[in-house]
Amino acid sequence: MTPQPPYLAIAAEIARRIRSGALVPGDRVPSTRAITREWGVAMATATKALAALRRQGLVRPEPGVGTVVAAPPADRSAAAAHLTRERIVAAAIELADAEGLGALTMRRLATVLSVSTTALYRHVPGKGELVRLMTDAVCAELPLGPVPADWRTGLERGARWLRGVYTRHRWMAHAMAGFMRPVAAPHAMAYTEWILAALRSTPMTAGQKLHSHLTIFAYVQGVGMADDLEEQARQETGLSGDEWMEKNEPRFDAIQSAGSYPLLNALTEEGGFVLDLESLFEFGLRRTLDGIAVMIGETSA
Amino acid sequence: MTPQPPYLAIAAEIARRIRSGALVPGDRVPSTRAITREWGVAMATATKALAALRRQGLVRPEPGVGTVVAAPPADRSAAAAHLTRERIVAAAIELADAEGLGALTMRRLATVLSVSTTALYRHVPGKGELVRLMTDAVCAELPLGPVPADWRTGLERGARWLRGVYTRHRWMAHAMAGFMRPVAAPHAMAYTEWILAALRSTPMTAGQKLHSHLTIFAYVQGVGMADDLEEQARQETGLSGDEWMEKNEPRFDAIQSAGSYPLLNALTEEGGFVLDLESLFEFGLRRTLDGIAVMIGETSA
DNA sequence: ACCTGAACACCGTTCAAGT
DNA sequence: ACCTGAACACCGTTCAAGT
Repeated sequence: MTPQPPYLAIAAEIARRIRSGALVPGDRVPSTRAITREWGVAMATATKALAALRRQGLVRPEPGVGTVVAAPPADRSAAAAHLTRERIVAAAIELADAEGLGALTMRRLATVLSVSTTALYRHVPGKGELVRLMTDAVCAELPLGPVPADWRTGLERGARWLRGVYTRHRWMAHAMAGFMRPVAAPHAMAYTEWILAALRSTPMTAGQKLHSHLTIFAYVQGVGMADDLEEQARQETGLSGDEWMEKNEPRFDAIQSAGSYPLLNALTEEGGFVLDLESLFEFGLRRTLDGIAVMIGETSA
Repeated sequence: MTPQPPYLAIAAEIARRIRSGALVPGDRVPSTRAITREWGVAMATATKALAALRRQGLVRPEPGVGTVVAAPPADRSAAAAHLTRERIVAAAIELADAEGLGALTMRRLATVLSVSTTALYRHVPGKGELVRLMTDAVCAELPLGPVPADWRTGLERGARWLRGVYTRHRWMAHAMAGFMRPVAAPHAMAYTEWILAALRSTPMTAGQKLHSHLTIFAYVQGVGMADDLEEQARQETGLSGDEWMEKNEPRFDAIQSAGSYPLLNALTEEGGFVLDLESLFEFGLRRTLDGIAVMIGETSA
């Protein structure tokens, strides 16, 4: 896919000027204000374009001057000398955090690390395995803490921990989608072990414990994926959720008048009702825990 | 990514023989037995290789003879003549059903339709929009039926309907991940409207109704994505879940002995415990509905 | 031993040229 | 008017050649 959001098109054009030598290191690139004039875009889009260039290491902010063309990266062999699996994984996480899993390509990652694309394959067998390594590294970031005595506190804290991981690294929901079965990722498996420990003192069967864990896991997964996609859309269009709704309003109006969805209309038109994924998360978690409590009540009765 | 599962490598080699003219229309391609001998693979892999070629239209089964090279496709201009958006969407759904969303490329889709890749862009603005059209078409396949009077029956039937859609078209969970906000897909929105109608007679607030709907939606989403990835893995490796576990056992053993996950080990080693996503789905649905029932009890008290 | 350049077999999308 | 071929700017991965 090459959808070419406006901010990327602008960044690409400025990058071309740098590569062509029209702009040399130290030169000022167009300011955000200059970009809004030259391309006729909003300030937010201009800011995004410069941010993208900064992430690529092509420009840097020079205090008191503006954004200038950065010096070419340190020579490659020096960078390659201390290339390690850890450095690769850390850079990949940073890239995915900033621009999503879709922007993580072996080629871009190599550029960020000032290394040839092929050098990565000396430390990592391929992209699939790289994502697995990233996933596990992220699961190791924040400790789960001691296992609470109460099962409900345990499930709740575990779910919030996972949700926290996903808000810090939105791509994680996509990366973990296949983790319902055990995978070769020690820290991700430690999470499952922690949850099972939290359920130790309940009268549930082994199957019920695993199902309870996976029910919550699937739910957090679903919320996380929606979150990731929304953040992506925000980044790519440079629009907030509200602005996006406003822009697509005619489209929705056409559908609504054609199909007539009175209840859905009432919900959105009543106004004031904005879907907040964090509230949704809390709502669904509470319902699920209540449902498990009902089951435990039945089981022990 | 070009992981090249064995069955695809074999299919590619046979396809090359056809293209090179070594095999002409009507010739028999290697039988499954011949493939197992020539490449030293299992019967399942050989079958998959021939199935892949059949899907590509390169070979066809000739009763009483075996699998033979198919005649080259009908001439393109004839096919292009009655190219419509509906035909494109239907072919895309078939392709995604058979090999997953990852195998759906504009180029392959064009080949299947005996049309140039660029002809597709006359009927569909791009791949993103194509997937949206596929999603909506699939939502229209099976009617939801009348809205039940009882809220719980409604939510349950709605969830099972969605789960049914996902089991018939596993890629749908991925395609719908962004559908928590209203999207320009009339039939997908009709589902939300149906759920809201089912909750009409409950004492819930508008927010609680939407949250209840989305809690179940997120959950079905999470289960569906796991399902899709597992099916994908099965297809690509040509192994069943059990065979896969067996193959990766040394890897797990290493992790388990290193990190020690006693509870997880007990669960898998006890044996007999096989995770079935359909049982999981039923379990989690019941818990969530119970939790919502608790809330309704509280609300109306 | 370790890294690189060039190559292979792909992508989605655009656009001038054909019928 | 409608479709195609060639091109552009990408992918992941491999492998012979370099240092």
